[in-house]
Amino acid sequence: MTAWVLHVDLDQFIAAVEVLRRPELAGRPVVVGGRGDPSERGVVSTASYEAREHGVGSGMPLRLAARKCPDAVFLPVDKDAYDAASAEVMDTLRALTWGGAPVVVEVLGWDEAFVAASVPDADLDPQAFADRVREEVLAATRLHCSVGIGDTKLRAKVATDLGKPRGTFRLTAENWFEVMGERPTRALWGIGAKTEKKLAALGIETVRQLAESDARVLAAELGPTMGPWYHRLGRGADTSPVDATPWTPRAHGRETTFQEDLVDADRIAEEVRVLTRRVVEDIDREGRPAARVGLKVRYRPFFTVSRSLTLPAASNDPETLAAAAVALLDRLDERDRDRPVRLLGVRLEMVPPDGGYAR
DNA sequence: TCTGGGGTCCTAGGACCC
DNA sequence: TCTGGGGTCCTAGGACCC
Repeated sequence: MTAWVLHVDLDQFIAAVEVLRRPELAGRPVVVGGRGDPSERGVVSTASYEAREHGVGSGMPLRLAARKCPDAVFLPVDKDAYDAASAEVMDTLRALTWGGAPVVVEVLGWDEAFVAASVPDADLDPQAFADRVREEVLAATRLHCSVGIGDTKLRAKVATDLGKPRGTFRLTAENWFEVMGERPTRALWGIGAKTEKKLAALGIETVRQLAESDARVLAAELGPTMGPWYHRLGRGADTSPVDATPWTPRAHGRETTFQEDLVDADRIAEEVRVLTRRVVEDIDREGRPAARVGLKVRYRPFFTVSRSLTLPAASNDPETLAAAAVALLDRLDERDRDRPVRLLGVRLEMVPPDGGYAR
């Protein structure tokens, strides 16, 4: 008996939400990112399929996107709108039943979730249910999604990409190697550009090679936890259950990229205080004080340093926390002190909900 | 072309304690 | 005089994901 897992992923979610409330944009290239001004520093959050045809993709600088697709409509990121649309989608999923019982829904982000049956599924038809999921989400939210069907969460997640857009795909132990075996390791969930390169240096280029590699070598080269985990990824193996437990944030942070680099020390300290106060508002909503304070400073693209400290006592006092964050500026290396600052970030790690913060 | 902003988890090395 | 070995905590940084 297979325990089926479905992975639901909205198609071009952010762009689709924007088009829904501005129907005149349907069929046009739409790019959502930053403040919606392609002359500013910022990157693309999501591009509509029409914009993707011009080579515009997520993570691309807005300025480059504007060059590639001058006719695109540029819109600012509107977090509240996506929060609301996401809640509608997740409510729709939670209202589904399968095999006569409510489903289990594990939310992964704004636009994706795992869904599983809560009853033994010997006779359940995952394809029919996946079709129903797509219909119900579309009917309730007017948003299209793709659904991956798997016998593990990992396989379901990877399958979704193969079903996009507006489709479904099934990956199980049976067809895993047939479908994935010759694909690059990068196609796996959890292997990015860096790890792909490290694996290639070990002679491991494909999913099949990863699956057939020596787990002890991976452990030695990539770490005692990550090595064996990559080995399991190669086989699509994953025993973790779909878990509906609401997510509890560990930390909150705010960062800002300045349109013009900052050079004045007083101004930098003031921006750190402003960011800290905003994060304090976020952790106040969680109702837990901060245990650690982190500061991130980017001087130029991809030259970033960080400093952090554990507070002598947990605190949610804005002035205490702002002072701690500003004090971290003094711990920066001497040679970095006068560099123009491009980005500042402040992060507050919260005391765990069970209060297990001993110090 | 020139790289956001929100997060999570892992690792390595040092400090410190017994 | 020189220094084991286990354990925990802290810090900085890396990698990844959406």
